[in-house]
This record gives sequence, structure tokens and C-alpha cells, in this order.
Amino acid sequence: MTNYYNHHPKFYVAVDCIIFGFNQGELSLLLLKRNFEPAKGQWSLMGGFVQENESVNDAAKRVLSELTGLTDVYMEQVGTFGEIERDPGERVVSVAYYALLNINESDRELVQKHNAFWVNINELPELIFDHPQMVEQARELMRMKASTEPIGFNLLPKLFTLSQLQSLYEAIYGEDIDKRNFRKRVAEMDYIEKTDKIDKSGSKRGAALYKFNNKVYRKDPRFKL
Amino acid sequence: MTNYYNHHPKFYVAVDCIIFGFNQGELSLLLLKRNFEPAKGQWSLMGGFVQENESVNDAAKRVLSELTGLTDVYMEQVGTFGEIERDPGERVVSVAYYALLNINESDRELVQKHNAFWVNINELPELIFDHPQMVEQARELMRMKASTEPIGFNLLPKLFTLSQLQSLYEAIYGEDIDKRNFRKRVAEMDYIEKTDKIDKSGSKRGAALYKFNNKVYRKDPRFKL
DNA sequence: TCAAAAGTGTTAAGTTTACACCCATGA
DNA sequence: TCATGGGTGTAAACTTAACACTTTTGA
Repeated sequence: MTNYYNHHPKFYVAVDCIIFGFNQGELSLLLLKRNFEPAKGQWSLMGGFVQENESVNDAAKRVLSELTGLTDVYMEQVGTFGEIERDPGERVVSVAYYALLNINESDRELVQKHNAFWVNINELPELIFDHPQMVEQARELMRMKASTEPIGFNLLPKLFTLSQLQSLYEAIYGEDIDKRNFRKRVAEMDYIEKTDKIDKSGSKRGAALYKFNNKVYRKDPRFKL
Repeated sequence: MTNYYNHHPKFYVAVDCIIFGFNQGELSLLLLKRNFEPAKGQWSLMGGFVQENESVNDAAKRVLSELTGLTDVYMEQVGTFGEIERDPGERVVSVAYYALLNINESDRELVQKHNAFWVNINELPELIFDHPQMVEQARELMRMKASTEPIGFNLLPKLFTLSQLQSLYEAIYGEDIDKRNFRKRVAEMDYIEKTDKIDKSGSKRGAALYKFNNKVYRKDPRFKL
């Protein structure tokens, strides 16, 4: 019996991940130096094909977890890239996602096994296919989102200093922020809570460690940095 | 010969269009009352399947044009919906787009032939599948975009009054705007140009007609309404 | 003549920006 | 003792919000 869906072509559907990490004032992406075909030897995003038994969003989570060992990572869809010739091998429609994670929580061995490297976002190598556009769109989207929602904390350890938080936002926006104005804004956010712990690693004097309290945030979700 | 792409499943890829129109102070969507299967008799967005010879973006343009007769319409990708069971008939990955067009320029016959109707955005019927989420995301995205980029003019005739422009933005934001503050902001945008034409249809006194000058806009692209 | 929409400025409140010095500590 | 990053307040500039009356004209 013929039906509505016949006579239409089917396509490979892939996901590609723009994986953001932050360490010592630097924002980085986790990129693959491909030791497999196609485009062996070139740099690319981590990607994979959507399977029958998973949603597209789940495929993105799976692919991210295959590379980093992490589950429950903050991810957001960037967009779908569907040019006919975007992948020169076969026609593949790809859905791009960005992820924000704490570099130190990722599984180094797994990362190494995939021949993946953290690359400073301002020193990206040439990427294959339309991955440069994916990265560009992801950065833009992430920047926008980070300015109005508290997603940046996903890039930091659970406890962080205000200097770390500030340098994170400086890296996201690509511009310097005034320290006193920054701290004034932070002070108004009750869900960024000072703990009684001190970080002595960054300075002799030591800096107060803060944490993000999501329960408090959700009671009155306002954020602007 | 076996290669990288084998062993992976393929999927139907569809596009769905959230088509915004504006008329007499009302923002509407163009919806189908389906006289075909599946979900015959129910309301849905206009959609269609991506073909081999077109990009996903081009498929969206084609589908829009099949319904409205219009080409060169402002469209933006909303996101991709990839839940396994989102379409109960078959597995279909769908990419949603929103479009902004002038209702009066659309081909009424074509619209009628598809059994499509303009429905006030505040009085939407129940929609099939995940179309309600698509609409919700599209509204949100459109609202954001309309506040910082001059896309609203796509919903208006080439010549429009400031009252029309204001009521458009009131419909987009779902809230009233102060007339004097609104006109003050418009006056600062040199690319919203007063013409010497008068619209007498909306009032006895008549209102000046304005036009959006994209060339002037691009010289100094700042927009905030 | 009057109803209905068009058009027009000022002030107060709130937000954003610029800016410089003292503190605590370990080396 | 001194070099290093941590921590703190105020004032000016700018932006946003609130607010009410006069004009024009066709019915």
C-alpha cells in the first residue's frame, strides 16, 4: 500500500558538537585531528550519525559522551546545516549543538583516544566542510545566551572565584570588563553565593570562593552579565 | 566497497513553516486545515519533505512558495525537531522555519486551494504533533529578532503609517507601547523615511506614510524597537 | 460640531560607565 | 619589604519611562 511518506527521499542525519571549555582565562574548543576518513588529517568538530533508536538531541548527547565520558552536560541546538554538497562524500544533513563543560571533568584518556585537543578559541585551525560556520553561529548564540542566562557556570568548577568568573565573561565577550562594575552586578545576584572557602592557588592573599545556587536562581530568574 | 557512511540509517527530512502575517493590528499565522492524511481534519503548519535536489533551506522556500506563491520571503530557521515518535506515522526529522510576509501579497487562490487560513496568533487552534512547540519557539525567536533587527517591515506594505508600525510591534511584543516614546525612537532611525504621501484610509485627518530604506540602514545598522 | 486618529516635549527615575586606591600574604 | 592579585564606592553620563493636550477633517 502506498502512503503519504513514500516517494520522498531519505537522508543521513548527523550531529556535530561545538564543545566549549574554559581553563586559566582561556576559552577553548575540543576539536578532532581526524585520523580517519573522510578528510583524514584535517581538523573537525566531533560528530556522529543519528541512529534509529534515539532522538536527534539524544544523538548529540551520545556523541558528546563518547568523546568526553560526560553525561548531563549543558547543550543547546545551534541549527541545521542542509546544503546538498556540504559533505563531499555523501549527502548528510547535520544538526549542530554547542556544549559547555568543565575541562577537568572530561575523561582525558577518552579524549586522547579520539585524537582530540583543546584549542584556544582565538587560535582555531582550519576546519573541514561547513564546520567554520557552525562554530561561528555557536559562538554568537552562546555569547547571547550567556549574557542573559546563567549558563556560564557550566564552564567553571562548582566553586570559583570572582576573578575566574570575570575572566570567563571576558573570554566569552572578547573584551575587558571593569572589575568594580562586574562585582557590583554579581553582588546583586543573590544566587551567586559566597562560601566560607578560600582559594589560595591564584594569589597569596587568597580569594573567596563562590557558588551558583540554582534553586535560588529559579525563584527569581534574572541574570545579566 | 564499504565506507564511512554505510551502516547508518537514513531518515525522512521535512520542513515546517510558521508563517506570520499582519493585518489591521492583528498578527496571524497561516495554518492548514488538513484535508489529507495523516491527521486529516486537524490543524497543522504547512510542511513538506526535503528532496534530493535542494538544500533544506531551499525546501523551506519551496514549501512556502507552494502555499503562498511568494518567493524572496524573509525566513529564518527556528530549529530541528527530532524526537523518534514526533510524527506517529513514520520517523521524520523536521526543520522548522518562520516566515514574515505581507498577507496582501500572498496568492489567495493558492492559499484557498490548500485549505489554509490566517488565524489570529492569540486564538490558535490545537495543532498536531509538535507543531505547538515549533510555534512557541518561532514566536520567541521572532520577537527577539524583531527587537534588534528591522525584520518587521516584511510584514507591512512598502508604505506604512507610524500607527501601523506601532501596532505591529505591540502585536509582536503583546504589550502596549507609549506613542510618544515610540515615535521618538523611530525619529532617530534615519532609514525610516517619511514620504510625502498620506494615508487617508485609517483616519479623517490622514497619516503620513513612511518607508524603510535598507540602503541607509546598512550604512549604520542599528535598530531597537 | 464632534468623534477619531495624528501628531508633538519635558521631566524624573533608573541604569550604565568611568575611575584609583588600600589590603593581605608568601616569597 | 615588596610584588601580586583581592577587594571596595561615588559621581557623571546616558537611557528609559511616564505623562496630556492640540490638530485636522469627514461625517
